Amino acid sequence: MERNTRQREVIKQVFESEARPLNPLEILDLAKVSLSRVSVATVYRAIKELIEEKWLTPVKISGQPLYYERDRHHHHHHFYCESCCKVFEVEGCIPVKKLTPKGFSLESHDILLSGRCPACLKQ
Amino acid sequence: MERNTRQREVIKQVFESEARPLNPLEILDLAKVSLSRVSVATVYRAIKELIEEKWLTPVKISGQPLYYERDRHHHHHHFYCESCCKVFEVEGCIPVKKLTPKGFSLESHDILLSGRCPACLKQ
DNA sequence: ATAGATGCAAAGGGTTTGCACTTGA
DNA sequence: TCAAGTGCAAACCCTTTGCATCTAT
Repeated sequence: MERNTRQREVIKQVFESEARPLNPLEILDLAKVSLSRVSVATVYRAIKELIEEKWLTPVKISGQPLYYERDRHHHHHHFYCESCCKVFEVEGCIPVKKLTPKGFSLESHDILLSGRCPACLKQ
Repeated sequence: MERNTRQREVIKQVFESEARPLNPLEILDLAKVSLSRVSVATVYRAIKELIEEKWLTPVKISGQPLYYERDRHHHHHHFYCESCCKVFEVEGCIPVKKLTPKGFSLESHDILLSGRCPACLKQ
């Protein structure tokens, strides 16, 4: 990312204003609000470069496309709303080490909570 | 699944003998050992029907294709080997409820441990 | 001016589907 | 026999890539 183009500016704005993990299609749709012409390719290319810059980091949600969020270098987990498919950050963690089976070497872990988000519960 | 075809017999055998979650490609490759002609389509169709019969259940591993395992109706989690990409069952669980943010309704959770399996550690 | 970034469309992977052929009961 | 099941190839969906064009510097 060596140039500040309107497209990348808008893609970054989208992350700042949504403040939650987004998948490529969500990014594209949100970017289109401010930008008449954006292509998927640009979104994917911007994601790739923003990850290299450590501005974004991928969020793996079981059974879903990859989501991306601001890379704030802190350990946390996620909540996936089964109703609107939005992903939210979850603070805190719990020790999972004791679950590791004998003979296996644990390097990392992910905890994904699923259910309904406040907005969907209100409906 | 109204008929017992050689293909489906072999696909079920593969799950019994491997005793771990498998993805469609793994199933196909393992089935080809016993069967000269098997197509991906058959594997996918068999998976779909075995899920309806509750003989299989999907295992969602973030950022990976769907895996499937015998549906034994018991709560457990998984270990993903970053080296060989094999998935293993992990017994036990830990309470995650307290992580749920205020206003959200928790319906389920997944814990994925990642690292190296015994076979890969030996190499 | 010019290398980097974009849009479009084509190409890749993994999964699904249509259709004529095969096969289990 | 004959409908269910299969293989093959085409179709899909999501992601990546090639290339001519555009644009930030």
